[in-house]
Amino acid sequence: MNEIFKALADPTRREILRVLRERERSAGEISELFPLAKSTLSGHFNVLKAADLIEQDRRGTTITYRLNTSIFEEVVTHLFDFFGTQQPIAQRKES
Amino acid sequence: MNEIFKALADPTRREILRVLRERERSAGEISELFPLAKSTLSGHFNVLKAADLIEQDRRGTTITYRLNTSIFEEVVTHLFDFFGTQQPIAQRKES
DNA sequence: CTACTATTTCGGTGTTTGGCGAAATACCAA
DNA sequence: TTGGTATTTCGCCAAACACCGAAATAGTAG
Repeated sequence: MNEIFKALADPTRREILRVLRERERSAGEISELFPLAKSTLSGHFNVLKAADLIEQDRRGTTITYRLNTSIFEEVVTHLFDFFGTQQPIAQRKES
Repeated sequence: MNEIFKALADPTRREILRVLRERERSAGEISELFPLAKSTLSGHFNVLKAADLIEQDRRGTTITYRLNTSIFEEVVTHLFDFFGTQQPIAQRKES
Protein backbone atom coordinates (compact mmCIF):
# COMPACT_ATOMS: atom_id res chain seq x y z
CA MET A 1 0.00 0.00 0.00
CA ASN A 2 2.84 2.34 0.82
CA GLU A 3 4.26 1.71 -2.63
CA ILE A 4 0.98 2.66 -4.23
CA PHE A 5 0.85 6.03 -2.53
CA LYS A 6 4.51 6.65 -3.25
CA ALA A 7 3.89 5.85 -6.89
CA LEU A 8 0.93 8.20 -7.07
CA ALA A 9 2.89 11.02 -5.47
CA ASP A 10 4.75 11.92 -8.66
CA PRO A 11 2.89 13.97 -11.31
CA THR A 12 4.68 12.29 -14.20
CA ARG A 13 3.62 8.88 -12.98
CA ARG A 14 0.04 10.02 -12.55
CA GLU A 15 0.14 11.33 -16.10
CA ILE A 16 1.44 7.98 -17.33
CA LEU A 17 -1.52 6.31 -15.66
CA ARG A 18 -3.87 8.78 -17.28
CA VAL A 19 -2.34 8.09 -20.68
CA LEU A 20 -2.61 4.33 -20.16
CA ARG A 21 -6.19 4.73 -19.17
CA GLU A 22 -7.12 5.48 -22.78
CA ARG A 23 -5.39 2.41 -24.12
CA GLU A 24 -2.30 0.32 -23.58
CA ARG A 25 0.89 1.68 -25.12
CA SER A 26 4.48 0.67 -25.65
CA ALA A 27 7.30 2.27 -23.72
CA GLY A 28 8.34 4.04 -26.89
CA GLU A 29 4.89 5.46 -27.53
CA ILE A 30 4.69 6.74 -24.00
CA SER A 31 8.12 8.32 -24.28
CA GLU A 32 6.93 10.39 -27.23
CA LEU A 33 4.36 12.00 -24.98
CA PHE A 34 6.85 13.21 -22.38
CA PRO A 35 9.84 15.54 -22.56
CA LEU A 36 11.92 13.08 -20.57
CA ALA A 37 14.68 10.62 -21.35
CA LYS A 38 13.57 7.06 -22.01
CA SER A 39 15.69 5.92 -19.11
CA THR A 40 13.84 8.28 -16.80
CA LEU A 41 10.50 6.94 -17.95
CA SER A 42 11.72 3.40 -17.59
CA GLY A 43 12.41 4.21 -13.95
CA HIS A 44 8.85 5.43 -13.57
CA PHE A 45 7.54 2.24 -15.14
CA ASN A 46 9.45 0.27 -12.56
CA VAL A 47 7.89 2.22 -9.71
CA LEU A 48 4.42 1.77 -11.16
CA LYS A 49 5.03 -1.92 -11.69
CA ALA A 50 6.32 -2.37 -8.13
CA ALA A 51 3.10 -0.77 -6.93
CA ASP A 52 1.17 -3.14 -9.15
CA LEU A 53 -0.48 -0.20 -10.86
CA ILE A 54 0.53 -1.32 -14.34
CA GLU A 55 1.28 -4.59 -16.04
CA GLN A 56 3.62 -5.27 -18.88
CA ASP A 57 3.57 -7.52 -21.83
CA ARG A 58 6.43 -8.18 -24.21
CA ARG A 59 6.01 -8.80 -27.92
CA GLY A 60 9.34 -9.05 -29.63
CA THR A 61 11.49 -6.18 -28.51
CA THR A 62 8.48 -4.03 -27.77
CA ILE A 63 7.10 -3.84 -24.27
CA THR A 64 3.52 -2.77 -23.86
CA TYR A 65 2.16 -1.36 -20.63
CA ARG A 66 -1.40 -1.43 -19.49
CA LEU A 67 -3.28 -0.19 -16.46
CA ASN A 68 -4.12 -2.62 -13.69
CA THR A 69 -7.58 -1.41 -12.82
CA SER A 70 -8.15 -3.97 -10.11
CA ILE A 71 -5.80 -2.12 -7.80
CA PHE A 72 -8.20 0.77 -7.82
CA GLU A 73 -10.57 -0.89 -5.38
CA GLU A 74 -7.74 -1.29 -2.98
CA VAL A 75 -6.80 2.36 -3.03
CA VAL A 76 -10.37 3.47 -2.46
CA THR A 77 -10.71 1.06 0.43
CA HIS A 78 -7.69 2.53 2.13
CA LEU A 79 -8.88 6.05 1.55
CA PHE A 80 -11.92 5.08 3.55
CA ASP A 81 -9.61 4.16 6.36
CA PHE A 82 -8.32 7.69 6.45
CA PHE A 83 -11.49 9.61 5.93
CA GLY A 84 -14.12 7.17 7.07
CA THR A 85 -17.04 9.06 5.67
CA GLN A 86 -20.41 8.02 6.92
CA GLN A 87 -22.14 10.04 4.27
CA PRO A 88 -22.92 8.27 1.03
CA ILE A 89 -19.91 8.60 -1.14
CA ALA A 90 -19.74 9.44 -4.70
CA GLN A 91 -23.01 9.30 -6.46
CA ARG A 92 -20.93 9.26 -9.58
CA LYS A 93 -21.90 9.61 -13.12
CA GLU A 94 -20.37 6.98 -15.32
CA SER A 95 -17.25 8.36 -16.94
CA MET B 1 -4.10 17.97 -6.09
CA ASN B 2 -0.39 17.33 -6.34
CA GLU B 3 0.01 18.43 -2.74
CA ILE B 4 -2.64 15.96 -1.64
CA PHE B 5 -0.87 13.00 -3.20
CA LYS B 6 2.46 14.18 -1.88
CA ALA B 7 0.98 14.45 1.57
CA LEU B 8 -0.49 10.95 1.39
CA ALA B 9 2.81 9.49 0.23
CA ASP B 10 4.35 9.47 3.70
CA PRO B 11 3.33 6.67 6.10
CA THR B 12 3.60 8.88 9.17
CA ARG B 13 1.24 11.41 7.67
CA ARG B 14 -1.23 8.69 6.73
CA GLU B 15 -1.07 7.45 10.30
CA ILE B 16 -1.76 10.97 11.57
CA LEU B 17 -4.86 11.07 9.40
CA ARG B 18 -5.95 7.70 10.72
CA VAL B 19 -5.53 8.91 14.27
CA LEU B 20 -7.48 12.09 13.57
CA ARG B 21 -10.20 10.06 12.03
CA GLU B 22 -11.23 8.81 15.47
CA ARG B 23 -11.44 12.28 16.93
CA GLU B 24 -9.70 15.60 16.82
CA ARG B 25 -6.55 15.90 18.90
CA SER B 26 -4.03 18.48 19.97
CA ALA B 27 -0.52 18.55 18.59
CA GLY B 28 0.72 17.35 21.97
CA GLU B 29 -1.67 14.40 22.09
CA ILE B 30 -0.63 13.35 18.63
CA SER B 31 3.02 13.63 19.52
CA GLU B 32 2.54 11.10 22.32
CA LEU B 33 1.46 8.53 19.76
CA PHE B 34 4.59 8.81 17.63
CA PRO B 35 8.27 8.21 18.40
CA LEU B 36 9.18 11.48 16.68
CA ALA B 37 10.23 14.92 17.79
CA LYS B 38 7.45 17.46 18.11
CA SER B 39 9.18 19.61 15.55
CA THR B 40 9.12 16.74 13.08
CA LEU B 41 5.42 16.25 13.61
CA SER B 42 4.82 19.95 13.27
CA GLY B 43 6.38 19.71 9.84
CA HIS B 44 3.98 16.94 8.94
CA PHE B 45 1.06 19.04 10.15
CA ASN B 46 2.18 21.78 7.82
CA VAL B 47 2.23 19.44 4.86
CA LEU B 48 -1.21 18.10 5.71
CA LYS B 49 -2.53 21.62 6.18
CA ALA B 50 -1.08 22.77 2.87
CA ALA B 51 -2.89 19.87 1.22
CA ASP B 52 -6.05 20.93 3.02
CA LEU B 53 -6.34 17.48 4.56
CA ILE B 54 -6.54 18.80 8.12
CA GLU B 55 -7.75 21.97 9.77
CA GLN B 56 -6.52 23.56 12.93
CA ASP B 57 -8.13 25.37 15.75
CA ARG B 58 -6.38 27.22 18.53
CA ARG B 59 -7.61 27.39 22.10
CA GLY B 60 -5.16 29.12 24.34
CA THR B 61 -1.74 27.69 23.70
CA THR B 62 -3.19 24.41 22.55
CA ILE B 63 -3.72 23.75 18.87
CA THR B 64 -6.22 21.11 17.92
CA TYR B 65 -6.19 19.36 14.58
CA ARG B 66 -9.09 17.74 12.87
CA LEU B 67 -9.62 15.89 9.62
CA ASN B 68 -11.07 17.73 6.66
CA THR B 69 -13.31 15.04 5.28
CA SER B 70 -14.59 17.13 2.39
CA ILE B 71 -11.29 16.72 0.58
CA PHE B 72 -12.01 13.03 0.35
CA GLU B 73 -14.44 13.50 -2.51
CA GLU B 74 -11.78 15.27 -4.46
CA VAL B 75 -9.27 12.49 -4.12
CA VAL B 76 -11.75 9.86 -5.18
CA THR B 77 -12.73 11.94 -8.20
CA HIS B 78 -9.15 12.12 -9.34
CA LEU B 79 -8.63 8.44 -8.81
CA PHE B 80 -11.42 7.95 -11.29
CA ASP B 81 -9.41 9.96 -13.75
CA PHE B 82 -6.63 7.44 -13.51
CA PHE B 83 -8.58 4.25 -13.39
CA GLY B 84 -11.88 5.19 -14.94
CA THR B 85 -13.82 2.22 -13.72
CA GLN B 86 -17.29 1.80 -15.07
CA GLN B 87 -18.34 -0.64 -12.38
CA PRO B 88 -20.12 0.67 -9.33
CA ILE B 89 -17.56 1.35 -6.68
CA ALA B 90 -17.57 0.34 -3.14
CA GLN B 91 -20.88 -0.73 -1.77
CA ARG B 92 -19.32 -0.09 1.57
CA LYS B 93 -20.53 -0.94 4.98
CA GLU B 94 -20.66 1.98 7.34
CA SER B 95 -17.58 1.90 9.51
C1' DC C 1 27.60 -14.78 -36.35
C1' DT C 2 26.45 -9.31 -37.30
C1' DA C 3 23.33 -5.47 -37.50
C1' DC C 4 19.50 -3.19 -35.98
C1' DT C 5 15.68 -1.70 -32.79
C1' DA C 6 13.40 -1.28 -28.24
C1' DT C 7 14.06 -0.95 -23.71
C1' DT C 8 16.46 -1.24 -19.28
C1' DT C 9 20.30 -0.81 -16.06
C1' DC C 10 24.19 1.76 -14.38
C1' DG C 11 26.70 5.67 -12.48
C1' DG C 12 26.50 10.20 -11.68
C1' DT C 13 24.43 14.94 -10.24
C1' DG C 14 21.30 18.35 -8.18
C1' DT C 15 17.03 18.83 -5.47
C1' DT C 16 13.70 17.43 -2.11
C1' DT C 17 12.46 15.21 2.02
C1' DG C 18 12.27 13.56 6.84
C1' DG C 19 14.59 13.72 10.80
C1' DC C 20 16.79 16.22 14.97
C1' DG C 21 17.74 19.81 18.72
C1' DA C 22 17.87 24.64 19.75
C1' DA C 23 15.79 28.91 19.48
C1' DA C 24 11.71 31.54 18.67
C1' DT C 25 6.77 32.47 19.09
C1' DA C 26 2.23 32.51 21.23
C1' DC C 27 -0.62 32.37 24.94
C1' DC C 28 -2.11 32.45 29.86
C1' DA C 29 -1.51 33.33 34.73
C1' DA C 30 0.51 35.58 38.53
C1' DT D 1 6.53 42.35 33.99
C1' DT D 2 8.22 37.26 34.72
C1' DG D 3 7.46 32.39 34.29
C1' DG D 4 5.58 28.32 32.38
C1' DT D 5 3.48 25.48 28.79
C1' DA D 6 2.36 24.34 23.85
C1' DT D 7 3.78 24.62 19.47
C1' DT D 8 6.37 26.22 15.49
C1' DT D 9 10.39 27.89 12.90
C1' DC D 10 15.25 27.60 11.95
C1' DG D 11 19.72 25.32 10.62
C1' DC D 12 21.64 21.40 9.70
C1' DC D 13 22.46 16.46 7.97
C1' DA D 14 21.69 12.08 5.63
C1' DA D 15 18.78 9.48 2.73
C1' DA D 16 15.70 9.31 -1.11
C1' DC D 17 14.30 10.98 -5.54
C1' DA D 18 14.07 12.57 -10.43
C1' DC D 19 16.76 13.25 -13.97
C1' DC D 20 20.43 12.47 -17.65
C1' DG D 21 23.60 10.02 -21.04
C1' DA D 22 26.22 5.90 -21.77
C1' DA D 23 26.47 1.16 -21.62
C1' DA D 24 24.10 -3.21 -21.35
C1' DT D 25 20.35 -6.39 -22.44
C1' DA D 26 16.78 -8.64 -25.20
C1' DG D 27 14.79 -9.66 -29.24
C1' DT D 28 14.40 -10.14 -34.64
C1' DA D 29 16.23 -10.49 -39.20
C1' DG D 30 19.72 -11.50 -42.40
